[in-house]
Amino acid sequence: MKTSRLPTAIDVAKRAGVSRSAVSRTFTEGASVSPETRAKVLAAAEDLGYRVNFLARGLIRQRTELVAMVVSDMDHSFRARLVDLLSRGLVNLGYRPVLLPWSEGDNPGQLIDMMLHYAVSGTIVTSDTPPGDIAAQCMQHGVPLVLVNKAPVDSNVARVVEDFESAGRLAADALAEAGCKRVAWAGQRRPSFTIGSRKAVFLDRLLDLGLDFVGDVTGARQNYAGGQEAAQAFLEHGLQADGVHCANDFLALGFMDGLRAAGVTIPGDLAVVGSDDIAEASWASYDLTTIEQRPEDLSQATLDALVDRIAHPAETARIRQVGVRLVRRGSTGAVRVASSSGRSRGG
Amino acid sequence: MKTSRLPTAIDVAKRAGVSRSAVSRTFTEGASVSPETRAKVLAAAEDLGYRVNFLARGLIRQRTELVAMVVSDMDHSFRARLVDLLSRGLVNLGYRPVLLPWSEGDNPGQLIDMMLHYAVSGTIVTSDTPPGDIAAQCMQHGVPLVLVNKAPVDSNVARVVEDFESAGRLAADALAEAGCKRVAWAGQRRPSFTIGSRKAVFLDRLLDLGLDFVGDVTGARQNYAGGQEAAQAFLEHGLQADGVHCANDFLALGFMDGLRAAGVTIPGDLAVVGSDDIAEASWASYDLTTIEQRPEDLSQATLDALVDRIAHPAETARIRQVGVRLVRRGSTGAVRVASSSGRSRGG
DNA sequence: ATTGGGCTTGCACACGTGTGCAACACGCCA
DNA sequence: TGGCGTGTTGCACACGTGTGCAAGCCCAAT
Repeated sequence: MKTSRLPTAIDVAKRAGVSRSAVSRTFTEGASVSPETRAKVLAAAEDLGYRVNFLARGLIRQRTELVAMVVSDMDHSFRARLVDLLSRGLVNLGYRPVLLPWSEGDNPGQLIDMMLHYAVSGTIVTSDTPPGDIAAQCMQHGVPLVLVNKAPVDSNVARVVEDFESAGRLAADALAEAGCKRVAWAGQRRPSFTIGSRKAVFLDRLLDLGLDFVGDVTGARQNYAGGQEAAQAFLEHGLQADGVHCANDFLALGFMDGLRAAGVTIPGDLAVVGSDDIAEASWASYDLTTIEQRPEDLSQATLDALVDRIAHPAETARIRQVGVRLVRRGSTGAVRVASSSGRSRGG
Repeated sequence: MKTSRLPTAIDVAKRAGVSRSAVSRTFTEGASVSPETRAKVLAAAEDLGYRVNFLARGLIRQRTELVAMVVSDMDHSFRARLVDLLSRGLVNLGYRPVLLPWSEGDNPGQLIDMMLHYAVSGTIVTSDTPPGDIAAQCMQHGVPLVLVNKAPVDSNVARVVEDFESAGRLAADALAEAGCKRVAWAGQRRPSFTIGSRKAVFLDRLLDLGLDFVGDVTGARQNYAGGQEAAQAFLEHGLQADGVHCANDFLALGFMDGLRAAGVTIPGDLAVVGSDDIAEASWASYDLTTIEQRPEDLSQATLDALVDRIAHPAETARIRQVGVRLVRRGSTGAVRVASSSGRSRGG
């Protein structure tokens, strides 16, 4: 039972007693074959274990069912979950996701190279920083593209973005509701597009609500370590704040741990509001109030956008907004609910 | 600047004033081309923006540079990190990882279908449960396969496994070192291969060390919620244990939170040892002693195995073992070190 | 009985590349 | 000068499929 060449359409045709065209048409969506021929072909194919060679098909059609998925920071659990959902969704649609990890400093050329090498059906970009002029390149070569949570580009490109207006507003409201008067913001020194937009709305809303903004505290990156750095800065600057909005949940958790190590109690001394609602935010040790961004919704909107883009490449691209929701938990003094029925996400 | 057909080798040949074969050979590793011809071809290719069509190449060579990556439970941060490292490594080797999410109950047929549809160079399986008879199928069709942390199969298949002997031993040693006398095990009802093996060694080692084993406490899955369920079971059974080894870190964290909510102090009343050393284990609120399994090592061993398998498909497959290490932290009463220089992983 | 239309079928070309084979050029040695 | 070996080149076939085109079939309507 060693490796022998795979059966081709010719083998199937021979066995079924029909022409090769009939085989091809049987496996082609919407082609014209009589039910009898179709049945004969399917039976023969089943017998031989025939599978269409997608390379040959792709060569002819100038398109494969591969989709490029450009991703960075996959060790962020929100991103990992999004990649998981996107890949599941793509497979269900009949596409095959090719995972292209990308970090700032990598060569963006290899991304467009891959897309053209394999004639992908489309591309999804979820990386934190946009890889070079990928939008222009995709447009030039007719590769449908969807950007997730990225800044606008001049090209005609489909985008999916968080409803950052609601996010910023809800964060400010949550702190106001917790009775805060003097508020700070914690995040990364160079905020990404989404977080920058959200912050701007947040600051505006603070004004509207009559709360004082006392300043930023930052870390190098928006992760747990960055949160600890921000906590350090918070303590060193002696910031007189009674509420903090953190750029994302990971950073918020590091921030909380950093403050607690110095004896600060949450929400006693300080209310904290995060963003994303990752699984860890609901853990009993943190019980973090946060702005939920459902990765399921983000994923679905992205898939919708991609399918739409593939079907109608010529039309002008839409922007899809994905809703957010405030999740009240202990870090703003909300009443704790029994947490044993917590989320099942997160390992 | 609308989408026009990509330049082919013929276009390049015409422009360079050589034959199409010369173009093909220029882009083929180890083919015979004179330096002058090569230079002319490369210049012309650069001018036209020529890229080899990998579909046509794959059709001829019966092989593409795609590698199937079968993954489940990507929302487990250890798995996500592994996928990240593997995909980076594959891309650096010139391969392109196709992400195939797989859950128990999915149709395993679609996996082997994909591999044959696209003539992949190889397959890596990292899913929790092995998808059907994928090993036999890959072997039959000559697809190089590497299994990561999976049970042996009868086919001749390369495997990468954690050094579970050391892992089980180190966990027992750590509890003994913490002064424990009566020890329990917390995990999932149906442990996976690695965890089952590790547990067996762990129990043996307890005997050798003269410690009492007082029983299992379990949750439905090995995640945070599963850990909380295990904690509930622990409390309800009134287990008189002073040390617990948890199947993995996520479960350990849920277990700790579940016990703490009931007033149990760690490590005062109970020492806890996890497994994996995910980023969250080092967080100040948990400070979990654990058995580190470096995803970098696991990834590298897997890539080595795959490359080896592709180069020498006929030889009998090796089993590669990846070392583990005990990381002493607060949950077993180790002295805390300043944690501000913590790991930068995890978002 | 004839005509027309709709569905099915087979032929043959096209997709873009790798590579065996023979031909050829060139330099070296006898 | 002739022969030989080494390195390069072009021709032509092969990889496995999709699909336009024309021919064929069957049935209903006139």
